[in-house]
Amino acid sequence: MSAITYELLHIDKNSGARRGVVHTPHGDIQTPIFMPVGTQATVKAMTPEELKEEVQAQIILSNTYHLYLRPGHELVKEAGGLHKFMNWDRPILTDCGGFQVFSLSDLRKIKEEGVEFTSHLDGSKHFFSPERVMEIEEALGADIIMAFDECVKYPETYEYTKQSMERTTRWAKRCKDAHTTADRQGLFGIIQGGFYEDLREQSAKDLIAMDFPGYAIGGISVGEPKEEFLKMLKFTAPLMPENKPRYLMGVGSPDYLIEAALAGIDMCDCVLPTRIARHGTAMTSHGKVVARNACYERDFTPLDSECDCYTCRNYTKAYIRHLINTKEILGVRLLSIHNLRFLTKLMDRVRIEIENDNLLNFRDEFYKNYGYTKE
RNA sequence: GGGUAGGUGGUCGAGUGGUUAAUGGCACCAGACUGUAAAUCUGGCCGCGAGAGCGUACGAUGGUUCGAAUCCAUCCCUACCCA
Repeated sequence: MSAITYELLHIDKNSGARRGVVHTPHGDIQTPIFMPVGTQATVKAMTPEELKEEVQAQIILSNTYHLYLRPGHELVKEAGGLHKFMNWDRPILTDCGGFQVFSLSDLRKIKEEGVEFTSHLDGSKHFFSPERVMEIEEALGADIIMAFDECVKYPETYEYTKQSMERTTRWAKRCKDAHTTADRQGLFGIIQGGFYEDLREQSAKDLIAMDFPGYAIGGISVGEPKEEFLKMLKFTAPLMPENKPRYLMGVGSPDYLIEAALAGIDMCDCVLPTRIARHGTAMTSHGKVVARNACYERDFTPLDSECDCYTCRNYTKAYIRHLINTKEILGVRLLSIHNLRFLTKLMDRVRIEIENDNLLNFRDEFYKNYGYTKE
């Protein structure tokens, strides 16, 4: 029995979006879902209690690379695993370090065997092979663990993307072979292939043949125009098995999340809501509110009149602007709570609209209120 | 009353005869951020102008000089010390 299983509840008759449940060793996840990112065993500025009670997050992400460097996966294991270490008893997903192959591109060398990183902390050398990544992710003990991949930049040549994708596929096989905890950790494969349809197709086919309990789309939402993103998303999602979770990596703006659900994606994660919160911006049902801006100096209304979050129930834009401008920690915390709650609530709504076969209409209405121009 | 050190753009503070509308920091204003090297980064920040540019500006006034925030004279103001 796999640690991770997917139960399909309903398909939106008008869009094909999926409403489902992912069963994990630490409980169920209602999908589609947005997963807050807590790279270093913490969703920045949030306590796990706030994530549960105020944000109502069902699952969070953490990161192999960062936790391997500090405090070290052995230490986390000694603490009783990541759940216990950080006092979070709901599901956790660990990313594999594949994104760091992309984001730390000046600090690493890729070979067939794996990737050599120069630590961004102290310049020390570290080698990540698929086998090593499995060892680390198993020590961390997340419910869902990701196979080691390379997230290719945009744009990239066909030739490079092809050989990278093929290597990621070989690495996925090595991860699967090295994986020893399939009874309590579900290993997901990551579809690569850049912005080339035939490569995406090949990647999906080869990974599906390996029979992972779930699949992710990686390597999109890496700075390409929205049009390119949507094209690749809509091409790739239907290639993924229907009876397993489908995870789109690195997506977190409201429009991308809705588009992902429409494409039949079940899970997304992103640093965006917490990052822009720290930088003074809120996502609201009426579009972005840059709370730092002078126009809110005397605005004694909540960030979002339609929001039920702790921040909106208790604080005004004028106060939050003051906190952000004076660099008070509370400003960052209040905005983080709001943004995360905004997205979890958005996904609550998306699930309801799917059940009502109405996600397309909701998308249009949401775009209009948010101020997005359609596609 | 005497002495010493000073007065620079919102502020602190460089500059001490030309390439200076004047380095930096802060404050202020705006933008970016999408599997977190990010409580970060980028841009703007005298006025007018889309721009080339024009006008005004380094306490005040006058002077030296081809040219002054920078040199000189007088005055005003500030801080500290002595009486």
